Amino acid sequence: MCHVKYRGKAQSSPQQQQRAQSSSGWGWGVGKHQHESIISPSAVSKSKCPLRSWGGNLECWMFFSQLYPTNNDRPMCCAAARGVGSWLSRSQQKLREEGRKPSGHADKEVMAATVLTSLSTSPLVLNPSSAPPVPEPGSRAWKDVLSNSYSSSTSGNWSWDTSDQSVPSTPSPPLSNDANKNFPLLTPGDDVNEDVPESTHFMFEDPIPRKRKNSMKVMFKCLWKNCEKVLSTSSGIQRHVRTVHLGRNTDSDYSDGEEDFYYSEIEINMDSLTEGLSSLTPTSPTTCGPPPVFPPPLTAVPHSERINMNSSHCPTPTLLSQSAPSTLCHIRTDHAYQATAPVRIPLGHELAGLGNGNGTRPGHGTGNGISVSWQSPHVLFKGVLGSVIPVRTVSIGEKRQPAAITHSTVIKNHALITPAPKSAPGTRKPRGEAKKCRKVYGMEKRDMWCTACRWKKACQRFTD
DNA sequence: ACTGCCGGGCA
DNA sequence: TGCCCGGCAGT
Repeated sequence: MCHVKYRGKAQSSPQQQQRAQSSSGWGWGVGKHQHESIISPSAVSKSKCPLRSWGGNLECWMFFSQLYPTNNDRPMCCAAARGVGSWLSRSQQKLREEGRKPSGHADKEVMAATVLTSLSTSPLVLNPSSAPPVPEPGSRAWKDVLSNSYSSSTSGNWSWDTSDQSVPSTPSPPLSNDANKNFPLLTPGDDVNEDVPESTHFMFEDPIPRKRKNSMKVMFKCLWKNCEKVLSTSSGIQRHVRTVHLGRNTDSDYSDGEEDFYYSEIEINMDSLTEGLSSLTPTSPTTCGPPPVFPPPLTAVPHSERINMNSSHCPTPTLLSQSAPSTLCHIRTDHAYQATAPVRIPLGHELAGLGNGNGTRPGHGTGNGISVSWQSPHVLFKGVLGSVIPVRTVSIGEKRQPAAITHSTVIKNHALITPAPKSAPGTRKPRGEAKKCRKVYGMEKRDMWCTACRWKKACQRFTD
């Protein structure tokens, strides 16, 4: 199962971080002391682990250098963690059902679950809007969760180095006295389905139906590639996935929950639909372009993702609908590891990347640095298309969804997001590469320039 | 800072 | 129309 391995002190220099990120495996860390954890690809049931969406071979990187320095950073991690936690919780349950106590690798798996689910259940994520910055306790409590739970139960491979005081404190969620309730631990033997705070219940079970306005219609959309089946019930969509895509027996009630990854819950604002968004149909539920393509099994999308049709969640719907034909807008996702855009973490906030699964540095590339943002009811996502800060870039799912962010998309985003130049763009002639009179003759021989050059016009002698 | 050149003013 | 130059944008 999951081999959680401490691989030594983390890389403090960018070069070291770079080297580390270019290796395989996945890991996480705190502050300057990053710890790597490796999930053995061969040992993990790929068909169950949501991490497969990061590359199928589970070679993905998570570096949480400063845990959740900002609200904006958290959902990525949390979402991923939540997916893992859900999966691991199932694994636990299966172990119990089989009458076995998790131990050894399984124990480490549970530890991983604790780490990840703790991430995912942070109160800030659950309710970031009510989270004024309070120094320190967030990460500390997080570490406490870990140390209290597993510092003594692991075989020395695992540790949290909390001694490093150089890690700057960052805004953290307010933790009430019962903060631990918001950090449900997956400890061996616990029944993950019992006494789970309601706020975290949705992690492990089907989403609790939330109070919605009457105008919000919840539908369930199949995310299997080229399948846009939309059904009104989760059971229906599960049955659809199970029978149509997973090839399982219709009559069998057996379900291991894998169907969850292949559909998403979408909210359709009936008011908006009737007020002029009639072009939006349940089969194309986002206003941001075509639905994301999730080629299974590499791209498993847990069901708790919700694509929100309510345009009020998108601050600039027109712009985003044109510029981000993916899941950038209107998607309220609890499993953002399927997000399509690299996310630039604000400077000073060392949440480094979730790797792209092939061992390359996440986000290394175009340097366009186009900032985008999208909002969910839980959190405002901010990111960058064409990341520019490799170490501080989260590049999630880009390998899995290469079509989501295309070059043309980036161009379009750039044109749409960046302020329009004062003069009309495109009218200006591209700068020629040929040497001009000024270069050839120099200022001293200005009289030898062509007339145009002398007049500061486009050179007529050395044209391109 | 340097370079190319657009847009506009002036005679 | 010829000449010149401010200023923008790319390198």
